Amino acid sequence: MFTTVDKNMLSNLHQVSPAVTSADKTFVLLRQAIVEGDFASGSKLNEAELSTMYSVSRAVIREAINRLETCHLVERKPNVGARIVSLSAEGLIELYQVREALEGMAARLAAKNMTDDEISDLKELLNSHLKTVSTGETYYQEAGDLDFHYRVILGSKNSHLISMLIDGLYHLVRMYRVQLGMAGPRVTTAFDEHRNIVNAIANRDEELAEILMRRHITYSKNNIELKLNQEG
Amino acid sequence: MFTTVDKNMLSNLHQVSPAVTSADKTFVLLRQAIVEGDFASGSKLNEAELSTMYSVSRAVIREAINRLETCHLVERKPNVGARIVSLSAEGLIELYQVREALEGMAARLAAKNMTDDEISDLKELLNSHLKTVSTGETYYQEAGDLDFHYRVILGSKNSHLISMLIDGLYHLVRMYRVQLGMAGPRVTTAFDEHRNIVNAIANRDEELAEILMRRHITYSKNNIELKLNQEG
DNA sequence: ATAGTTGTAATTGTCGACAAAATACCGCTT
DNA sequence: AAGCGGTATTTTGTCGACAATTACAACTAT
Repeated sequence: MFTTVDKNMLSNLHQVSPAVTSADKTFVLLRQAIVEGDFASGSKLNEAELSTMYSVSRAVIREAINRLETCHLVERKPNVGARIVSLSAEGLIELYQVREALEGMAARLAAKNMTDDEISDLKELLNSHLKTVSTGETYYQEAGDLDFHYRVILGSKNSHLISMLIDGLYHLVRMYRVQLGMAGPRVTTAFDEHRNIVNAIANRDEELAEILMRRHITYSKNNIELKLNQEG
Repeated sequence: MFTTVDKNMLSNLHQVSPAVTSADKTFVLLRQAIVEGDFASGSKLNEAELSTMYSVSRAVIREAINRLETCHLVERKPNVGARIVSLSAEGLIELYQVREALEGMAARLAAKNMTDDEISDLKELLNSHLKTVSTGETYYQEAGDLDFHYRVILGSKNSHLISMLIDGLYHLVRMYRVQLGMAGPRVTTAFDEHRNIVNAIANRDEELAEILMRRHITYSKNNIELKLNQEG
């Protein structure tokens, strides 16, 4: 019910020309479908099939698939075709290692580059989250977590960092979360971690901001590993 | 004279299907031309023009441009076209910030994941570089530096990290180095830094390996900033 | 029965033409 | 002379058809 609201809220933060061309729209549709698990992990993408499915030419589908490949959502072999990436526990760990490196740096840069106003907004956001945490609405907790991370990433003011994380990694992470069926857990502790990170940023303590963000992501990774081991 | 040798040496380490399709070859050609500065920074890429220039159809050119966009070598606007990215001092700094984060993590993971044999090879490589450093051949010094970094990156065994750095960032960094005309400086000190990093990896000291790699890249960044300020 | 081979079907890669959008140009108005 | 509107040209986006490659299946030989 709130899914579309969520998506819009997040993408509005990262100002991006809103899918004007047909290939663009098809790419966004396909990406959502893949992330949501409409295509089986590891399955093949038939261009002609998708072409009829989305009512566009094969050229458009090909361009969309190219962009999916750059998100690492599909893998393509020359003269053979594209397949949805296959999920694995190792793959998820690798993803979180990259996240730790990039978001750690993002927090460091945010402590240096965010304006005082942006930091105030971030504090405010955290307060509004505090309320929803106590009410225990899982959806808003997840959205809140994402919202927090997005603001820190954007606060880094580093365009490479921003596009790598928001256009690339985050869709992959979401794909894992959706398909391995792990809705946002451990929210109450995560909230405290968020608050400490914001404090470090507000104090312009780059070193601490990075360390805390890396810990925060490591905890998240450990939590997921735990869950995977329980089920597997 | 040795440029092609260098390119092959490096790409052979990162096993990649060797440009079988026409779009692939065109992409590689275009990427090299852009990195070497054959197209003015900020200039527009005309699809029809490139199509005749490389004797392929516009579809092939478009696919090549798409891939260039994912390397962040060109920027594309819908219904307008693609332009070569414009270089700036801030852009270079941003690039090095991302490098610091990613390669720092790569060194950490290399300390964990490289095999003993791979570490032996790396030590050997460093010894062979020591000789060429004393002879003072600039080309080999640069190639050696690249070779070292590539091995550490590959040693991380993290596919996301590897592709982000080797397929993405490194071409951009090289573009900056070529076009801002900064051939590998400060080689003798860099060699010592390399040796210390290898020692940390050999000792399986993840923490130290990351710290030293980050310092190494920070030094490099400072050195470049210094040069830019001297000239500007 | 299995391994290798050959021919056919299906799928991807490439091309040229058309449609839609943006840019450039030119005359007009103020 | 500067700004504006409208048309013409250029450039990008999309499409369907053809070529090249791969995957599959039936068949042969050992």
